[in-house]
Amino acid sequence: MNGRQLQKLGVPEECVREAITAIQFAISSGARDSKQIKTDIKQIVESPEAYLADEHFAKFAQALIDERDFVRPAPVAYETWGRDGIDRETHYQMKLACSVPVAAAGALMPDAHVGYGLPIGGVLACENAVIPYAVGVDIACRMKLSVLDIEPEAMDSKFNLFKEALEGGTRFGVGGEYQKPQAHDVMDADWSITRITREKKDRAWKQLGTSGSGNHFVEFGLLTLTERDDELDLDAGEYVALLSHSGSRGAGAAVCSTYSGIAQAQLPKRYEDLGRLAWLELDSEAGQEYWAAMNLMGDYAAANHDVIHRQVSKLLGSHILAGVENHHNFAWKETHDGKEMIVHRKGATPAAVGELGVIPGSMADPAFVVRGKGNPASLGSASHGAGRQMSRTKAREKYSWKAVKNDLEKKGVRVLSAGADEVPGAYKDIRQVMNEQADLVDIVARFDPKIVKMCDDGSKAED
DNA sequence: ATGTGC
Repeated sequence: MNGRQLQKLGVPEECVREAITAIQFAISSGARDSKQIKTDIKQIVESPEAYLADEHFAKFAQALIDERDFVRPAPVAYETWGRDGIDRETHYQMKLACSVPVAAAGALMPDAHVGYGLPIGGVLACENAVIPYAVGVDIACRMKLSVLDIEPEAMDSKFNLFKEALEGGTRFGVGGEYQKPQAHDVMDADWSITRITREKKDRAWKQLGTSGSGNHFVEFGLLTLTERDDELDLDAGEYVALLSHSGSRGAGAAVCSTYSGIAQAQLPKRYEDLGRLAWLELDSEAGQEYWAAMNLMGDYAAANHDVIHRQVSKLLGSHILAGVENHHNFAWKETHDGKEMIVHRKGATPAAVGELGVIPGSMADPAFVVRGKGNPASLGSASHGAGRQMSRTKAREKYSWKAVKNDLEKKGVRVLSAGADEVPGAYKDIRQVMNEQADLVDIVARFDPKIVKMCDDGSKAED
């Protein structure tokens, strides 16, 4: 009897495997006749309790009872920051994420919007499980800010030098890579920990020191501290800083899709609507592999920024005085409420007590260096930016890039290249977002973008 | 956000 025939008799899809095993056992041991088995199955489906002690059908009967009595757990509650700015679809998606059976706690940051699986701006803690799409496609997408030993006035008086440093020290775009790979210790790490990292190593090496497309950028700006910060060892004042936003490029995306694919294939039938929220038990083989690969992608993305800052600051002929960096697409083992959990932050900045991070606005608006307050309700997290208020498609329709570029120049922001979908108007107001998360982070310094480089989508104004 | 396959 095949699976379809069994389902016709009322066997739920989830129990077909147990049914087949039991039937084979019962027939081969001579206890049942293959002609009568249909009647037997019907009876077991009708009253499985009567078969709990049956030599052949006990396991099948138990599976039927488990399936009949299954109740999906209620979603875990989550707190939301900046409630007014977050749409219904985002909440729907967050609730679904919080109903994953391994979910233990969650929070929604004020820049949250719909993403694959978990919303971007979503924080999700799981017990002994990791969800590749709750980390995100761009594993270890992150920020790095370096304070440089050069006078702020030089951004105007030596504009061409800054421009050439950005143009020469960066590379953008999907598939963007260097012909001659850059040197970095991260390429001495063991990339054979998983098949996918082994296969992607050479490509990753060529992509070391590159930025992707979309919202990735490398920019110079003016960093302002209103008071001295001992940890950064910077006095109050104005500094030139280099700020970059990039991640783990093609290698990270391949790790995400590989392990989310494995997780989705293992998803129990009754959870199939969870799709990209598919999880891996951390102590399973695939879970261990993902965890190792994710951490390697973390080191790789950090190295990626290192190379960018090394190249750009060298071309500029300046040195790095201080720095701040943080992942905002990653998962960590942390203890919350006395329990060890896997905390996924997808488009969310870690903000434990005293922890430094960078939260960018848009190319026309400031980024902020922040220090975490360790708010337990956000699982020690904050937003990773201002958040989109307009889709990329809508932004391209609504804004003329030429007009935006002129407007930006009036505000003192020079854009070397960017896409029309990244116009500042497509983003929420970062100052409001910072106000909404005043209980999550303190502001340490403000960074105003001055010379911006992003991926060119071809719609750039030529004049 | 990325890169491949259609």
